Amino acid sequence: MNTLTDNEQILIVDDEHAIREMICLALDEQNYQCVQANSAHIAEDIIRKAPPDLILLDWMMPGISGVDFARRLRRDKDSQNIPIIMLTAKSEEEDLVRGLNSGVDDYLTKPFSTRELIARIHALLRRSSPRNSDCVLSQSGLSLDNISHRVKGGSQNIELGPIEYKLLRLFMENPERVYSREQMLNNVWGDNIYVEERTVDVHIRRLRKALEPTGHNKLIQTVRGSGYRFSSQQGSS
Amino acid sequence: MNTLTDNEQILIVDDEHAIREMICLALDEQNYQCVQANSAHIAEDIIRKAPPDLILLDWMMPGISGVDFARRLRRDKDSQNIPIIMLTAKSEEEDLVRGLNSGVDDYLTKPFSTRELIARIHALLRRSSPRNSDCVLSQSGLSLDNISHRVKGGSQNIELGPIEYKLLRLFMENPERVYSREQMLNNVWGDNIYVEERTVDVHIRRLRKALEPTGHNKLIQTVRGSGYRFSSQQGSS
DNA sequence: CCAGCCTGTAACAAAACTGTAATAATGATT
DNA sequence: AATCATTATTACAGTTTTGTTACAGGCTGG
Repeated sequence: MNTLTDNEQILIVDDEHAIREMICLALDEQNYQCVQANSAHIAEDIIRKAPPDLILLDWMMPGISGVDFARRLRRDKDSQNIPIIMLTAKSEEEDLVRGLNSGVDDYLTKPFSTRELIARIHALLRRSSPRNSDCVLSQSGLSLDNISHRVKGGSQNIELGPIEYKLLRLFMENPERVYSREQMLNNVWGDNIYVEERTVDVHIRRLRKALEPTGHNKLIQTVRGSGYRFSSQQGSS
Repeated sequence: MNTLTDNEQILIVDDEHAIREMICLALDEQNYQCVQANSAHIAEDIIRKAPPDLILLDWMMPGISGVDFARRLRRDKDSQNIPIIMLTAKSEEEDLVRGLNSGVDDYLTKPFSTRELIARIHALLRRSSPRNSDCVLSQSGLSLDNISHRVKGGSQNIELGPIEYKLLRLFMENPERVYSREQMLNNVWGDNIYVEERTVDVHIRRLRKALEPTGHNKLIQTVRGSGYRFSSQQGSS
């Protein structure tokens, strides 16, 4: 829904609890959202209900093996495009051949470092989810360019800190919409972060001050009792 | 050379016939044109005669190792810009570290899936094909010549190390665009290669220092919280 | 094998940014 | 008008991010 704070969901399929926990811990730190499954069967269920953004799949599991499971996922239209990273302890030639056809996106041979795991997850997600926030937003002579991360009032460059930038982007993505302080916190700061709601006021102030030189501060309107709004029209309520 | 059927040519360097064949088969399906070499020596010959668009290079080969070969290719101006993907059976941290400095663009650990292989080849070719590899980029009196590999600030020659050169080229290919540290690592150092993000800062510093004598260091701007940008305009945000 | 260049890291310094609380304004209600 | 509720401003100390430097290898080319 929104590209400012995007926790991607990762499904870990492994029969060993310890390994799942370890991975989970590492991913948590990177702000990925983890879901665990100790068997292919359970994993299947989860995938059907809430498709994750990426799957970490153990090669060897009781019941359905990782390879077979991967193959099955690839056949199903719904799960076809979910990136899969296979976790394996093997590195033998025969497995190479078998693995070549199972259609997974990457391999990691145990033991692996969390560093490497995260790097690969990152790389895969980056490839599979093209961000669509690459555009220039503009309104009443104020423009915000996501590629160059630049804000201009007329032809004048405007300096903004990271938070003010995100705030303005949020506003400009939905002009006229009133955002409550809580919504702003969730969108700009992040979902699971605690800061005082009043802090928003301060950043609104900072944003307004930065926009003052070009007069665009008037675009940030206070909606008493509700929050703030980005609008080129007059008045508040 | 031939725009009607623009099959990109890929050179596979591996001493194992079976692997070469397997890869070849997969690439054929994707309409890539394959050339095989079972040793670095032969590969060298092929590259000299008909430079491929991309090289798949096995890490372990009798005679010259893949790492050494890659390094040699990187030193030679003619082969410097050909993307290289390293294929390795190892997954030890230390080996990866050794591979880092060889200047390859990406690496794949066996066993890998054809899906993954193709995805990475695709990604690399896409990234490197529109590269203005045979023209002179210039901006605000700073010019970078991809043919002679020379950088000039006004009429003054500027000496840059390989990394700083690539960094500057990346910047000048997309002025105004903000690059995150991760993006820079992927583009300049290579995909799936792990070095500290802060290392980028150091090289930015080195680049700036080298550009200082002609005042062009101001073109490299910091975008706090996001990365860096090459721009002739004022300010950052 | 040595001298010299290039790299990646770590460590410390310098800047920029943030969150909070305290206080002033402003609006709404009675 | 008085009072309460909500928002605006400001100052400041704590954090985070970036700048800079030094240094220990690795690789190159004698």
